[in-house]
Amino acid sequence: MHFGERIRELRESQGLLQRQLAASLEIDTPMFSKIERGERKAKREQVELLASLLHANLSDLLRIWLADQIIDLVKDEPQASEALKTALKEIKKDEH
Amino acid sequence: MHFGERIRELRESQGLLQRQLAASLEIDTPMFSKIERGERKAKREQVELLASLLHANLSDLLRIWLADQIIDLVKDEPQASEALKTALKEIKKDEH
DNA sequence: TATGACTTGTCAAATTTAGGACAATATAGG
DNA sequence: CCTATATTGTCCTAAATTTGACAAGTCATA
Repeated sequence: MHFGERIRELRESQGLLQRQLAASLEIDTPMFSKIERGERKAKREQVELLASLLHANLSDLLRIWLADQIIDLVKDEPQASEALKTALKEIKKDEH
Repeated sequence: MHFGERIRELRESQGLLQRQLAASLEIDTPMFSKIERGERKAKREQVELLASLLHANLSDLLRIWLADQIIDLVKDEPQASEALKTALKEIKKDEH
């Protein structure tokens, strides 16, 4: 489940058009279409706006959105999984 | 264990000076110092060079180096851990 | 075939950031 | 002290990335 897919689900389940949400985000429909298809990344502030417009849980959307960024960062690396595990351990260490 | 720390360990265990490695990487010592202290990120090609110069395992260095990038990406996000887990699941899915 | 919804491709502007140079400062050994 | 090593701080700019606008396309359906 990528961020864009989730947005599309929410949008369609609420009978909204890309054009309407695009207007709320002050971008054009092609751009919105690209965000839904994962061709472009949404900005953090757009995630916040979308959560609000779609009555969705912000933390949850942010988690998916951030995961997309991470995947984008490591996607071409053979060590991707291992690096993620390493990073996770470090993060957890810091949380204590 | 951050990338820079690991480099420093390797460098000192081999009795090398920052100045020497910096010259091999064609950067100045302040820059090298910053990389060791994690104030600057090394480039991928520098990681490769360092692995070679320090007779270290490249995959292992890349893993640590990539983990640093990931941490840098998520460090300010409350959802960091959860996003990492989500990303990890996605990556593993792709690997099948 | 006309319309509305969405997609695709390309371009340029704008912003960010990486990466490095350099000067000044600290620190430790001889 | 001197000297060599390493650190710190500031500035610069080349390059990469991001972001958005637009034109033109597809597709479904009335």
